[in-house]
Amino acid sequence: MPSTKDRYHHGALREELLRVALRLIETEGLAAVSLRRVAREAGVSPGAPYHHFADRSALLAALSGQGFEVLGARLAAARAEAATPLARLTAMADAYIRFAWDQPAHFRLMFRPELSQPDKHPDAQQAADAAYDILSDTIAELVASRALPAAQADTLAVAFWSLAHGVASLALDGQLTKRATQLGTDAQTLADRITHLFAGLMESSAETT
Amino acid sequence: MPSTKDRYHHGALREELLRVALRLIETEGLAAVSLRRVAREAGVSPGAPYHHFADRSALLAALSGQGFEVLGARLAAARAEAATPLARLTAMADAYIRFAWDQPAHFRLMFRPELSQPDKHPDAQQAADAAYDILSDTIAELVASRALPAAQADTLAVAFWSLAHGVASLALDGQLTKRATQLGTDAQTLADRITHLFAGLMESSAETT
DNA sequence: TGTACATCAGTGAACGCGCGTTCACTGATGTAC
DNA sequence: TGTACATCAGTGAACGCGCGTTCACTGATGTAC
Repeated sequence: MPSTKDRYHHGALREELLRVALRLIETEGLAAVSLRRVAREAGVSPGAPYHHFADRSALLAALSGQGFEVLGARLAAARAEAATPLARLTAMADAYIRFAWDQPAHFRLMFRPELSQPDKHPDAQQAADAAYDILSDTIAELVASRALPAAQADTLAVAFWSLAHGVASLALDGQLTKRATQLGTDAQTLADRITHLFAGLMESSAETT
Repeated sequence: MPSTKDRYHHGALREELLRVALRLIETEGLAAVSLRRVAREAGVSPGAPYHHFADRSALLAALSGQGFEVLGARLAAARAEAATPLARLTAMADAYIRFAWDQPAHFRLMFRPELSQPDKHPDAQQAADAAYDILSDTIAELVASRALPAAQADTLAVAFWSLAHGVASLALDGQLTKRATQLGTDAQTLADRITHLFAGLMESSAETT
């Protein structure tokens, strides 16, 4: 039994609620995340979260924004480590897929705008835009460096994003593991092969141009 | 006011419920689909659906299975119309994306297994597997025809599926439209460019092999 | 250093709501003779 | 063709539940003097 002292003034309830919500998404799915449930798991009364979040969507938006920040950081890091514009794109696709793998709860939430109502929460929206901007910048670079025909570069960048997003989504659905097993390998390896196969195709295409 | 005669023995309530649920997903999102709501929209009492579906997940599973059947048919048709193994893959990717576009409600539901609980509903599961088999067959063909190096063919097929799935998902999220607008085009055109760009890369790669 | 007071961040009871599901019922339909 | 009866597919009331949110409250903390 926690003492009265322990119960009052948690100190970092906001962060604790976010952590609990994230864990709930991972273990029981998005449907399990109600404000009451999160409060209960955090050992706090049903009204307590309202001192930190205006309503349910505000908590989810905060979580989603957090996810976009982490994704943005990962993309930026991947980009910084790669040498050529083309390698940057590949590294970012890998980072994107790895992010979905490492933070499945964040990833799922980030692409469910109806839950986090981005129009009501500009901060989350902004974090998302920032993450996309990293991709856009890399595209611009690609075009500028003439690593590929300008006409194709834009399309290619969106295509690469789509590919990464598709691999990540199928992975979270368990489909990638299913297919990998059929091919006698594992999801991680299959994902790697996919991005590198496309990177290879692009490079050989660039060489012939 | 409907007469007693009209109210009793709807005749095709099962199909009507499925139609209503689909419409609800499209207009108000998956969260709006409760059995009570669907019954209400169909002009029927809350208990009526239970004469046709064991529970909520059974209705959603039926809808999901229906979606996979339509998708399977579309993929098969696309495959049948294309001449070469490689062209078949491209045509199927296009068909996949177009399906997501035309039947957004089905598509969204199909990739939310937690809602339709496929383990409880083998019929839906089977429809999904059948759709995937069409893809698998095309891969096998690709390998057999030596249109591409065997080692790459499997990976390539999953990659193409991922690409199509990614494009479709981003399109339904509104992201594709957003990016297309930035590029001064529309989502449909951008999607086409993406699949054809990759098809082109593959072909040129195959030629050099 | 001590005290008065404002503010912050909790409590816990209460509200109304829509939900999934059950159940006894009944009207409509189909079938056997 | 008519009638008795079984079955099918509805009704509508009821259940218990967890939810989001509000509110008057109070304990804990920080600050001014």
